[in-house]
Amino acid sequence: MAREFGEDIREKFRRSGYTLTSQRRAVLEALRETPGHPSAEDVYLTVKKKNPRVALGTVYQALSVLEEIGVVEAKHWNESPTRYDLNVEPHLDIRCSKCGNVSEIPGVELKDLEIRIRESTPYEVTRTAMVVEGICPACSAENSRA
Amino acid sequence: MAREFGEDIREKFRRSGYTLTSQRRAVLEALRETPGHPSAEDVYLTVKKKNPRVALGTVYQALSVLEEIGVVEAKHWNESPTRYDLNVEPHLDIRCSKCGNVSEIPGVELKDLEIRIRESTPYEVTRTAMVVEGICPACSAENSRA
DNA sequence: CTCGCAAACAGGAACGGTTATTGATCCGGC
DNA sequence: GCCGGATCAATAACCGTTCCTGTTTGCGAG
Repeated sequence: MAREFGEDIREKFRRSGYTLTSQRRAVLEALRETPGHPSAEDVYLTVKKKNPRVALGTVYQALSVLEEIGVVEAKHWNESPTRYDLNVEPHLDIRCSKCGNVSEIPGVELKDLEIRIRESTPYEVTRTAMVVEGICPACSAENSRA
Repeated sequence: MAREFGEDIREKFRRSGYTLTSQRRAVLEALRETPGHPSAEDVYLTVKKKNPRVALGTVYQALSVLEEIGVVEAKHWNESPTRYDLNVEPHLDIRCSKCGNVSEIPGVELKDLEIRIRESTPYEVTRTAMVVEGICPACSAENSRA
């Protein structure tokens, strides 16, 4: 197992000057293995299963390095800790405000939007993120049954 | 001064069952007076100038009521407290990751996107927010001078 | 008018996610 | 094998936000 990471990730580390340490590798693996969009604590718990000595602070530090070099993406929500995602392409994440689950909305193209954004502002854009909240079908059904 | 609020706001309060108290009115006025996109604490400080007895907790509670009934919008950022905005139409906010200022990007239409989102997910969408981060022209210039 | 009740508030303590600190440890280059 | 900088573990501190308690306010019924 532990299929190797793409050359792009390796390359991003090389160019950034950061080293791809075993802990950072473990954080990447945890992100790949954890369905949904894990929080820092979720990642911490997963990593801890294999290496109980890692500290939560290390996970935060690793995540912030990974975000800085463009390997992971962080999204911020109402009433929920920051969640991390290996998908760094512009995409839509939706969070159910009842059960808290986060998933992706497929089929909506955002590339054009990002291009238009860059055209419309004099800022040097470094990050764009779209978050959507709503009620998932399961919670909605539960509600109407109650 | 203190030009009156629109009938729509009044109506939203009426329908929600919440009361439009003087503190909530003061929070709305602070939002209208404060340029940029103030944080809860910014609002608190502004409100406090006129009524020093208001509590920070009251401002938070007022803001959450205002958000719930659709009068203000909250956006969540990297390394910055939540910021509030009277503009509840879908729009783009950009934050400079150097100086922290938040402003709007005009001229990008988001209505269509929101419609497409609703078509592409079985969720009952309650909120969409787009955040953009980058370096503003001023900070960019400052950098190249250094 | 005033009494009673529910909603809202002030003040402050508590909470939770995140960041900073400090000393130990690892790792690459010599 | 040894040195030095980067990274790490452990834990304390921080800061934005929420929660709690007693008090005040506003409003409807009598």
